[in-house]
Amino acid sequence: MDKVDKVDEIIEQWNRERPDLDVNSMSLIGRFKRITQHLTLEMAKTFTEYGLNPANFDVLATLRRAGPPYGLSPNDLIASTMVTSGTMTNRIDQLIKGGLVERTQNPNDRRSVLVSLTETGFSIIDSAVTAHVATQDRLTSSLSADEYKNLNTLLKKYLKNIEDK
Amino acid sequence: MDKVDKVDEIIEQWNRERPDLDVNSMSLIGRFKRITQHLTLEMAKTFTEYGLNPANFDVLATLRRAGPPYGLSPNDLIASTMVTSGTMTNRIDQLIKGGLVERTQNPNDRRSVLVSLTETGFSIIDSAVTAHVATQDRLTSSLSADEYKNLNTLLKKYLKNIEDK
DNA sequence: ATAATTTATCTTGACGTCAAGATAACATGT
DNA sequence: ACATGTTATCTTGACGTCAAGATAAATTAT
Repeated sequence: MDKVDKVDEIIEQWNRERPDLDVNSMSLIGRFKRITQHLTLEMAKTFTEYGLNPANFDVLATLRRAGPPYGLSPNDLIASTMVTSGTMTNRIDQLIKGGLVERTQNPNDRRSVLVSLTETGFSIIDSAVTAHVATQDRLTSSLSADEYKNLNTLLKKYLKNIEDK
Repeated sequence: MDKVDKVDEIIEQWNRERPDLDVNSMSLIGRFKRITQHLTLEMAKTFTEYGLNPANFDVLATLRRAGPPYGLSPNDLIASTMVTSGTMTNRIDQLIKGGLVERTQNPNDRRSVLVSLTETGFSIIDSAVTAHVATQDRLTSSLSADEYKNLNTLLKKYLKNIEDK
């Protein structure tokens, strides 16, 4: 049998303590959780080097990859980043304090707002993304080309199952 | 070509805006992040039904599966749950307030403490885990048996790579 | 014995997040 | 026109988390 990882240990404990339960699904989901936790922690270190955190990197990157003129409404940003409106307002406020984005009013619909990268914001996110990609390469380098491809195919299918619902 | 998901869209944007970068790794990591985000959100709903949240479910479950006498030190709990000591102290305080665990002193080493399930804590976590497993089954039911097996094997290898470092 | 180091836990302060609701502008039906 | 509903954003308050450091007990070295 394969050598166990932390998740296998947890499964064994449940099988011993709650033999009535079939905790098989826990192995898959537990591994998702732990892997993502490790990845997130490691990527955060790169963000810190550029004075950013996962939250505001997320917003800046979304604006940057949207292309010229590097501006989106809070609602667009909410849809892309899976956070609530209160969280997004806070993120935008913080970024404005740092001079990385600015708010402008939409003259056609005064309810809506345009959040755009400043020149500083643009230059910081451009450097940070370059470093971020290098970190991500490192974090996936333990997988062979085949493993990577197979894993990615399965993840894509699973994600589509979830998001298409 | 396969139909795109949210992550593919993001990759396409980066390829258009930063053709100098090879953002391939982002697809894998991006899918990890989004899948986990969805799973976490959905599982949290089950916890709420039992008056719990992911944080204190985590602690109670760790104590429960440890087996009799359902007690561990804060340090043990920290090692299992990947949080800092401050976070664990706070979690324990909250659970004590709710009457779900209790703190007792270790007579042999007065620095150390034993955190144990109360009877209420035991009975709540036992019900909650049963429901939690049902939720996890539902969240993985879109995968065929083969897909599940292949995915789990790849995840296990990847997690071991990460955690063995 | 005594000092220095290590270990286990807790405290503090700042921050990111969410849920719920407030505010204000636009859209629709009568 | 006017009332009603909807949309876009922001506000508030509570909470979970972390980093850094404080406290106190045990261990090791001298």
